[in-house]
Amino acid sequence: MSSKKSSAARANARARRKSLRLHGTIARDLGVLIVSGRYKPGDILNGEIDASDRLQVSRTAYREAVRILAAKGLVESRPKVGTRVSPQARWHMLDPDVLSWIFEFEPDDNLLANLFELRKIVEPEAAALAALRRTNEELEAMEKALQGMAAHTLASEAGRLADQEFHSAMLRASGNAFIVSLTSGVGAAVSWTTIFKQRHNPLRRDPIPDHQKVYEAVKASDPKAAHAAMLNLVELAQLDTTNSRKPKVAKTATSARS
Amino acid sequence: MSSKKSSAARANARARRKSLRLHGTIARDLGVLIVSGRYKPGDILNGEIDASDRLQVSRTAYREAVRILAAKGLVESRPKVGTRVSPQARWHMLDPDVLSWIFEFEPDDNLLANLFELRKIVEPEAAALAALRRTNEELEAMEKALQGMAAHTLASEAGRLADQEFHSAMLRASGNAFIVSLTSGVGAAVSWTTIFKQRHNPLRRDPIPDHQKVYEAVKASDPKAAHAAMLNLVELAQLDTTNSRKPKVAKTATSARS
DNA sequence: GAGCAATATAACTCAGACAATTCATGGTAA
DNA sequence: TTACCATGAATTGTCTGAGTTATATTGCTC
Repeated sequence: MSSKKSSAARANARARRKSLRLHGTIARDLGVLIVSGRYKPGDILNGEIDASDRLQVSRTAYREAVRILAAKGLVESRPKVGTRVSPQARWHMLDPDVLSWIFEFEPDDNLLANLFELRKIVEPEAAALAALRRTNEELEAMEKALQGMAAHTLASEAGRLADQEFHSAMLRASGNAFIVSLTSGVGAAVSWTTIFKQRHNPLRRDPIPDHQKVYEAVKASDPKAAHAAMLNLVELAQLDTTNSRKPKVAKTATSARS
Repeated sequence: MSSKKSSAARANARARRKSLRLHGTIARDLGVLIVSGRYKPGDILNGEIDASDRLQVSRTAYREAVRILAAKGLVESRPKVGTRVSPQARWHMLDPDVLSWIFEFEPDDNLLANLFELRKIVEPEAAALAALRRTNEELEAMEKALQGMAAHTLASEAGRLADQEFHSAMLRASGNAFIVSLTSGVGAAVSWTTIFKQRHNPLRRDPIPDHQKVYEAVKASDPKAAHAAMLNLVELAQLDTTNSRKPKVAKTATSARS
């Protein structure tokens, strides 16, 4: 009876996503529910027939969504018991999708601090490695990206792309596939989810000089300087992010007990 | 006509895996083919009907396997073009499954070095954080695990479990969910895939003293000592791994051209 | 009370059809 | 010639409904 309505609802639901397939949107929705705590570790999701009924989708689509979540460590499903939300320790917290789901809903302050803590550990070391191993080709890519950042401002899409490319080239220069995977995924997820938050905060320092320092240290094959410059860059990013998140609660000291 | 035979083949194929489902074994097999280079980035996998035909499985099972691989960044599929192997930069190299697939077949020497490079960056810092933030409860867990390692040797299953528990408790004490996810996944995947390699190498140093040092530094809330002790531990692990990998080709210089 | 067999329940797998997406081709107009 | 637009074809995406398999629970036996 409601076939027309449900069909329209499905089309609508898909339209508001970028270009994800149906199973992708379901995985994303369930993933957000899990990482946001709406479903808690140990909880058992509804059965396949039940869940696919409610979502008005076929069991196929729902199952493929569950496979995606299982591949990211968020759930585990077994016959006779069902699909259970895994303990947080098993989640692949650094998976780019999981990361974006975490920071999409309520970027928990503590988690945000933890993430920057990790970045401050890894990225400076990556810069130091890049200073030791960079090739001329990667150096040129960094320089070109730097010019791109200068030409277009960071407020434009092209400018942000140049920024991404700068960091990407730097990571490539580190010559470590695992560091590349880790940092690029983290950086992309964080920047993606923080763009819209910073729209309302047009007050931004000029990022060029800080990037320039990293570039010059890498060019000079000076790992210590590269380490310091990169650490500074990450700390500035953290400042920008936290400032944009709580612009006025800074003075209320009582709220910072925890 | 070959229904009986194919059925037996399927049962056999499933039996040699641990407890993975059909889609899990397919994902694993395809994943190994990809990370080992048999399928190269840019390559397009056979169509779903074709591939599921060859593997003697339904399209459903094959598709769920592809979803798993896509969730780990190994492939990307679009209508009309097919399922294409993603460039290595998009792979989720730190996903525990991807990691185990990488080191299952031919643990490329360079990659192995890269992985230990990352561990030497992160794990000592994690130990330092643990020294600052550990609770008494986590301290007790570490101590109990240490006793377990002493009671059973590392050659036994119980001993290895105690070792895992020691590192797990240490990571929990670091209080950083991202570091926990990163390091536990890496450590588990590496130890899992290197166990059988070290079976033939019974020559193992006593690991207790080195672990003891980490424990005492964390107990004393001494981050610098914890950092040093943990770095030492990782370096020893690297030594053990590389030694067990090439125990006798060291002298035959000609075989190391490549 | 401990161990073992039957059972029920969930995920798992299969088969076949239809729909949606997107690249490629060719035709048309500027 | 070039740019643009409809058309077609190939592939993944989605749906339906059925049967199979694994496993926690229950109940029985010893």
